Amino acid sequence: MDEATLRTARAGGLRRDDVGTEVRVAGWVATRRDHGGVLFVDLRDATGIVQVVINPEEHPDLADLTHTLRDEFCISVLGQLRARPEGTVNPDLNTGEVEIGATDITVLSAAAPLPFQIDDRVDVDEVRRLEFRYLDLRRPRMAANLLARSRAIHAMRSTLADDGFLEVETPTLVKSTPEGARDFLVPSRLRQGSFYALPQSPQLFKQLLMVGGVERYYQIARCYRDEDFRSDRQVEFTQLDIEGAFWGQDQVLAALEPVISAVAKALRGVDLETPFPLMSYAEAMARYGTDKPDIRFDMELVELTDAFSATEFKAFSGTIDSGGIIAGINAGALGLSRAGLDGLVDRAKDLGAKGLVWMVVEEDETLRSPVAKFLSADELQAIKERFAAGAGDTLLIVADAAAVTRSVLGALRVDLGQPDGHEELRFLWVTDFPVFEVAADGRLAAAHHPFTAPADVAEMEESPQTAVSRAYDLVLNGTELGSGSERIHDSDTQGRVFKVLGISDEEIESRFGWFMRALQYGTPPHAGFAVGIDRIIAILQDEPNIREVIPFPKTQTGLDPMTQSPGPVDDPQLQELGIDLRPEVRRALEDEAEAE
RNA sequence: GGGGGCGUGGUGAAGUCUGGAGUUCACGCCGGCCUGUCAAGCCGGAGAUCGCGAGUUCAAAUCUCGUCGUCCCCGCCA
Repeated sequence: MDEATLRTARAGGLRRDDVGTEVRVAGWVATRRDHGGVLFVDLRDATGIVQVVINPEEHPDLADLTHTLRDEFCISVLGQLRARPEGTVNPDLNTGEVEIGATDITVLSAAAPLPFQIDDRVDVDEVRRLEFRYLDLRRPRMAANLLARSRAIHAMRSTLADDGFLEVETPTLVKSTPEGARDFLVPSRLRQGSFYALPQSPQLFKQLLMVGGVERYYQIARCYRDEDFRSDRQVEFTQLDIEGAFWGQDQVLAALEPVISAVAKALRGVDLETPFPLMSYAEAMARYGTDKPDIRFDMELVELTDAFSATEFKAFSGTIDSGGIIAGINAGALGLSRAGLDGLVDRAKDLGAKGLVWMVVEEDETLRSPVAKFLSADELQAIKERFAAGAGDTLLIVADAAAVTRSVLGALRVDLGQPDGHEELRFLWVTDFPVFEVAADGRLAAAHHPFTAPADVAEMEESPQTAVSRAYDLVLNGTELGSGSERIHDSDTQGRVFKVLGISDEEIESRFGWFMRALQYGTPPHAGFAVGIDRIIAILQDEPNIREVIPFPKTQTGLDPMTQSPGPVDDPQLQELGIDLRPEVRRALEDEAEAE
């Protein structure tokens, strides 16, 4: 088979200038229009659609063949490219001024009746789409997303290559580290009972590349985290991973902004304004109640604690006594019914608040609220002033521990104020993250990861709860696109961080000894970042979830509806790996097999 | 692990609240007509275990319980 025998031109590129030439095109039957006396076939290839015309008087055999064509048949067409007759130009088609007068048609491959139509007019059930993803990819939406993904990654590569970065591949069978997300494990046949882990990120290997003198590294890295799915989370995802020696935060930001700008230019045709604004973690939490603020809209948090210092209202005074805060948002004119307002209270509780106080400003400027009767006139007045509240506004107030109050209001703010879609793009760097966060059981965990440099090592040891690190996130329209940090580059500091995390010397040696050793051989100070490629492309393509920009994604339960992966394996395979299924697991598998 | 939405010919929806014959709409599919359409048009036709299983009832797509699948959210995601 030779492409020249199947086609000499691409469908989407045919123009008026080409009229008069003989062309051969190949592709798929998008539609067939049979007018009895004349037949039209819209032929689609990756570049677009061109109209093929079959005249039964000139080519009765071709007309007969065309009657047998069905949607998505793969065909090759030979013919004369000609200008369309007066009045039949299709302005909606790039090739709308021309058409091919067919002299020969070859069916390369027939198509069975389709499970769904190849167009964007209907929202087909996603499981169905994934089951026939190869057909789904022929739809304009998915074809556009694949193209966007390729262009984005190309923009990243070319920008970084021009900037002197080395692309290096790191292993995807690595050592498991119990910290952080759950690992995907891969059993070792040669060392039964031992397991590789799929990498959650190339973090430690890229740091070793800094030790190895690479200085500027990047990789389009596949990462794996065995955690529950979300619209912006798959267990398998792709990051742009970069790292630079002798770098600090400023160099990382300065290196990434051109990369992000090139991607935005490639996908949106826009020129981003750089540098992107910076905001500290503390400021983001106080103003927006989240570490990933969507700064496309205001509705900022208003703190009211001091206005209620002498309040009679028990819910508020109790919060103040226990060290909490009172804050709220002015959600504007929501026009919600009582049931709608109660729905917000439920949502607040779902988010972890003990309750939610709502107030609606009436036409006469009085505040309607279930708790209004517990508040003094001064307090009600203060509320109106702090919120700059006008008639019709809905005010939402939470009184709780500071972290709870802020996160609940931050989530409500997004629920109520976030614009649909992503026409506007607002990038933001969030900086000065804490080194640690306090887990529910009171233990410390690395807020970013334990290789992040604390701003001050002594401070980190003395007051770990409030210590600030040299970590930063990139946020776009309220989505965390990625994060990075200045790294620890000496084994002493690294050991002290592990110690504060409560990891014993023996554990440090057994789990990270190999890494600690590497830090002892002239490690340059270094810093880096990882950008979630699926996320940035999804937002730039204005898609509601990352599955739409991943060629072959999985469902929320980790299933691939096409291949039915994950699936059971044969006993001999398990034996070779030294793995025995627990009896109840085996039984469940057998029951399931029987049911089918 | 928890909460919520959804599941009806090949596809998308309406019908479910308030039980009464598998009813309806659009697309697709099959057949016919048609010489300029381009989401072609017109005529005709086929196609359903209302996700699955129990229960209530004279009667269940509809009510109840369970279960499976899926999506969204909380937890989780160093």
